[in-house]
Amino acid sequence: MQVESRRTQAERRAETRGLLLTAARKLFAERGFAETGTPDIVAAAGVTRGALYHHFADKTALFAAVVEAEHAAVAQGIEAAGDAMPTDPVAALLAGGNAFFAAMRDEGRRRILLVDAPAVLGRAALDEIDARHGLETLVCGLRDAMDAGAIRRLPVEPLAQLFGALFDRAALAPVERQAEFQQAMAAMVEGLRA
Amino acid sequence: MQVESRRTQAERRAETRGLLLTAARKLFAERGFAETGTPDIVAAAGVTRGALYHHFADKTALFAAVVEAEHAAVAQGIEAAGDAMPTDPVAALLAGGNAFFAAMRDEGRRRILLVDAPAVLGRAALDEIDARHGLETLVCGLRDAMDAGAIRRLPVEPLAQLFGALFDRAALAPVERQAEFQQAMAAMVEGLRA
DNA sequence: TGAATTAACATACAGGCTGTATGTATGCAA
DNA sequence: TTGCATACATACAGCCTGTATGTTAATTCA
Repeated sequence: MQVESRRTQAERRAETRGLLLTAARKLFAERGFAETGTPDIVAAAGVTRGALYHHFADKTALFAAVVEAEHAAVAQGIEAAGDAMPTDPVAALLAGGNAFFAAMRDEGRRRILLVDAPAVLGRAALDEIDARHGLETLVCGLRDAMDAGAIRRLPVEPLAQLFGALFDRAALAPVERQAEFQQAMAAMVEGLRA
Repeated sequence: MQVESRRTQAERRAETRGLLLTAARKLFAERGFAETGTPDIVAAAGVTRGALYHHFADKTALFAAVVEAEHAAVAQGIEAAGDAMPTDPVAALLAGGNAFFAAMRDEGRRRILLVDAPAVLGRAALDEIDARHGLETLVCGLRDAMDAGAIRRLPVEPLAQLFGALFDRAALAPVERQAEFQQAMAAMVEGLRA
């Protein structure tokens, strides 16, 4: 097995870390955090528990890494849609919301980010992650809209948090009611017009 | 101890059940579901694990009972405030929100209902509990407001769910930002006026 | 009223999971 | 090439959950 051995340490490290993250993401998405054991994860990743605890402090830290990655993916999806944004600030907010919903189509992602993460990591830690990725975009969108005089001037960050809660909840709605939720969402956004 | 023995079975049952529920509520509130073991609970209640598993199918069922009780308490607090409701439907909605915030002052209650419950019981089960207690009031308030022509006509249940999400999120805000959140909340409610 | 039945627990046990401690092999640096 | 650190693998201890079994007291029924 000399061929395998001729890898640099950084390569080995990156590979096992990646295997662990993808295996964990898959199982956390399917069964949730509490119902997924570390033996399951390492078996799916093809490594041992020793590797897991070498790379992550504990099971929660692994979960946090998965959450971070999912969050980044969502943010990236929204950023990508941001290239073709409407000029009207309110319309832009709604477009951003649609991009969010598109990113949240995946049920496993909803489970990880919206159901398990708050309980496992705590609201505070999750808000901190959120602040690093998604929230900033939303805050900017709202501030732009306010500066343009399109919506009422209100405390920006709290408003952004509330919007986040609305989007999270709407994303969690059953598919067949999705349309109604979107309608109600749109009305609430429109209601903020100055 | 013949004096103790002269209790009917229903009395014994009710007492131990009550002891278990109060002990569990206290520990779940302080440490959360995952960090609270059944040995801790029965020790605090002064009974044995046998009693716990005689009264509840498992740890999750005990937690569900605690959630149910907390939910009922919140609903009762809102109902009580409902006696002195403003005639304006929108003002009534805001008043109901304030009653909700008052009921949610307790940090342990927030942890149980807003942080742990969704992950432990799942959104679906939690929605079902919610439908039995709090949601109905909110739905009625919104429908009244719509019928009175005070707010726009929108799908009622989705709107109620979204409102619930807003209230939950606002209740979770740090104390020093509570005022800003309330301001933003009020603006969103006002925005729905017809 | 007393014998049988059942409810309400208490005790004991088996299995699994988490985190840690220890052992080993490989890349790397001097 | 020798020593060291990194990247794991293995082994172990402790705890926790759920269940199976045993015991006591209340209830029922003949």
